[in-house]
Amino acid sequence: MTLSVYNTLKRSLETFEPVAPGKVGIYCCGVTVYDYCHLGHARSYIVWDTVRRYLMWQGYQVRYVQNFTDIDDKILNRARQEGSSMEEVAERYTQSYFEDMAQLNILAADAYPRATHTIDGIKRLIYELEQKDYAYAAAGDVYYRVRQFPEYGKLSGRKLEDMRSGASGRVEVEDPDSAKKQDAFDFALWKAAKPGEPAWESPWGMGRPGWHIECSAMVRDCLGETIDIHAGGADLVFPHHENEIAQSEAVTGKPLAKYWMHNGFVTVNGEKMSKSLGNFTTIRDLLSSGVEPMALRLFVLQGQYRKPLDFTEEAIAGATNAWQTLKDGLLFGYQYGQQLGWDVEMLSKGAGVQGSKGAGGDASLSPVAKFQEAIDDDFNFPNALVVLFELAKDLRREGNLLVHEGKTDADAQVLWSQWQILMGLSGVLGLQVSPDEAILEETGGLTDGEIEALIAQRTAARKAKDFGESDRIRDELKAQGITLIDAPGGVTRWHRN
RNA sequence: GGCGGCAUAGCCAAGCGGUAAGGCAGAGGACUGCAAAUCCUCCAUCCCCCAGUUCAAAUCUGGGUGCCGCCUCCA
Repeated sequence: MTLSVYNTLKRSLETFEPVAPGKVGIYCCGVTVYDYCHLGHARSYIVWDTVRRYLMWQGYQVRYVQNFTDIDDKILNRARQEGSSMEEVAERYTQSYFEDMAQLNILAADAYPRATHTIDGIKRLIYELEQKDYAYAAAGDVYYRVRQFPEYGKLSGRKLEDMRSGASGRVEVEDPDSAKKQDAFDFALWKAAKPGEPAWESPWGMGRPGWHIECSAMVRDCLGETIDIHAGGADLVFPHHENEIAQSEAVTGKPLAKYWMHNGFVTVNGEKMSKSLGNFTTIRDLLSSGVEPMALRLFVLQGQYRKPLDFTEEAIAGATNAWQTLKDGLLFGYQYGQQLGWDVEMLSKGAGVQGSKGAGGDASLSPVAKFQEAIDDDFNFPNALVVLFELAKDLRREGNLLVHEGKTDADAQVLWSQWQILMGLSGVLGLQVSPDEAILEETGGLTDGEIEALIAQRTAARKAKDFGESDRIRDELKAQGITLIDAPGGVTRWHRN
């Protein structure tokens, strides 16, 4: 089986073949650290984290780099508003980023370059662009000469002429730098220092980098001249990624990235969620409202990564319930393994799922093969989830039979291997459950004996048709987190919730 | 104005020419004193509309309609 990915650059599906066999370099455009992350960020980083996990599972040696933009007007504005410094603001939201992502079970990147730590690389790049006539200095600023790069527009599929007319129905914003630019399309590589703002020395005077140049510099520093996958939100296609290409490729003469991948937006009631529209929900707000992190992760993965994902109360509630189903399957082994006679060795062996090409010799596809087939098709996570649900529902059913009937006819060995596959595949998607959740909560100090005694009382009451007393005892136990199951034959089973 | 994307049940969503996956919600049945839980079963004659190609189309072509995004900071 081969992995095919949608390449924005080619506007089509391509077979994935890394530049160097067995190794994959991924650069993912990170956040500008001036506020808490919202659901749009959550989607983006969940998607790319899952892409990364899948590639790792497939045996690739993956190097994943994601930047922090920590010098920017928005950060400066924020600092000014609250009377602190750019560093302080950036540090705070960088930390909050790490906290939020950890909640969502997103793996740490191999490197987290920051703009302010990449000044040398940035200056070197600008210098080279200037040497090659792709850049020019103007009153302390340095601009990229867009018309010097004939391929400009190849990523976003637009032509300069088409953009010229532009802005119908949109307010023509006065560009304060237009006087310095030789052409309206030129963009800033370096900005002259303004009073009171952080600035670095450079051949063009004190100043700071423009936005796009940092990524070009970081990619070169951390991953080399041509990387395998450059990822980010769809809104970055133009101008950000287009400009990165113009900068990097003008200098190196080589493709900046082999595959350009972009995730679709999160919308709210059909409208794009964004900071500028103010209709965003932060990750921490959502999670503190009681939504489980993995339910959010599942919600994201249930949508094809390139399509819009509409966030609604109903949708997140559905995902929460769906996660409960998956969780029941994932907890199966922890809850019933002992009862099924799984021995310690079986449990500790774990990880029964390797990146195999489907061990099942059957004519029908094995779950693992089916899972791979789905994801190999441009990371079709929604289809891959089908496999997980089928396994989880099956296990949940067996678990329920064990609780309600005290036994199951299924083969313990088979259940074990199903559970292993579910655990393994679920882990590939980063959907993980803590075994702690399987540890049943202590129930208000009631011992098993006390519970049995109450049940005996209730059974007597029921026999005497004293249903008032019978229901009272049931409610009392329920309040303690104990559910009664009246099975046929007058037998009452119970379990702690 | 330019460029691009999407339209499948109440909701999310797969499908890539061969007769509609999966999840959520819902319905019925079994069980029960009543519940809860559980188990079993059901749940799109049809894929925005209209033409066309084809033995065969949700899937291809043409034309509509609607929604969305990018062209300004933005995941």
